[in-house]
Amino acid sequence: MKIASWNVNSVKARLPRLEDYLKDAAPDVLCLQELKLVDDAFPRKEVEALGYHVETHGQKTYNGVAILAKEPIEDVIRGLPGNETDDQARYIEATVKGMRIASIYLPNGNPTDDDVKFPYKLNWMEHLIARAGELLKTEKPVVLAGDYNVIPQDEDCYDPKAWEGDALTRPESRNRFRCLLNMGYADGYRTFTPDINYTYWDYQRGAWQKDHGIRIDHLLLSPQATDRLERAGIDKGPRGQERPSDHTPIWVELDD
DNA sequence: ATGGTAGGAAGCCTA
Repeated sequence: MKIASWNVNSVKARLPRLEDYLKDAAPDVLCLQELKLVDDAFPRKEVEALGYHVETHGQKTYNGVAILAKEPIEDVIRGLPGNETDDQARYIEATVKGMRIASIYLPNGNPTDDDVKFPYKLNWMEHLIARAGELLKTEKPVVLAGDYNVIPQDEDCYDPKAWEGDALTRPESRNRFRCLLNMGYADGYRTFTPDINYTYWDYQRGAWQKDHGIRIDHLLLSPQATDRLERAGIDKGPRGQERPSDHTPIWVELDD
């Protein structure tokens, strides 16, 4: 069972890339982030035509997350439980083939020098940690997939100096990400391979051509999911194509 | 030290 995660940076602008990816990589589950449209505007027919069920949690212009799956998608929750006052569409959770899967678009958190964006990010992470704890208690396979907007370690960044002080590398962000690992979740990619690879390259300054990337998209696995981990990887193909997202898909393969 | 690119909205915000 291949489970992938991809921040598409507008599903409308990225529909050709998305259709290609579903055909070529054929993941069993694909978690999407940054849809940038309302639920009714999602290209549902096009995706269903490729054999996928669709569950979305969208909003106008910003954010928006979805879960696509070949198998039926059950018991859908929209919005991060316990964070009901949050009006940004950044979390959807559902069951596919007995696995609990979340598609997460964690706040960016920049700039860090006012009392709006960065505290919002850290507070959002606290709620995610609480939810992750509840899911652990079920003792079922859980996959928390998405754009975490966290560079876990310096090695996950082409130039750590250039990112010093950024919300993606600040200790407060990294500590909360590490908290998820300490609870018992495994970083699917890092657990499988020591290889350095990135999931995001800025549109500017020829970052893609120079491989000036960062690894901020992650799939975190509960112990019951980690037990089934067979492979993990980053599909860099989509980032090099015409009119790409600035992110590329990352995936794990679990034994089912 | 600055500005570079992309997407969506609407004449600026987010990343």
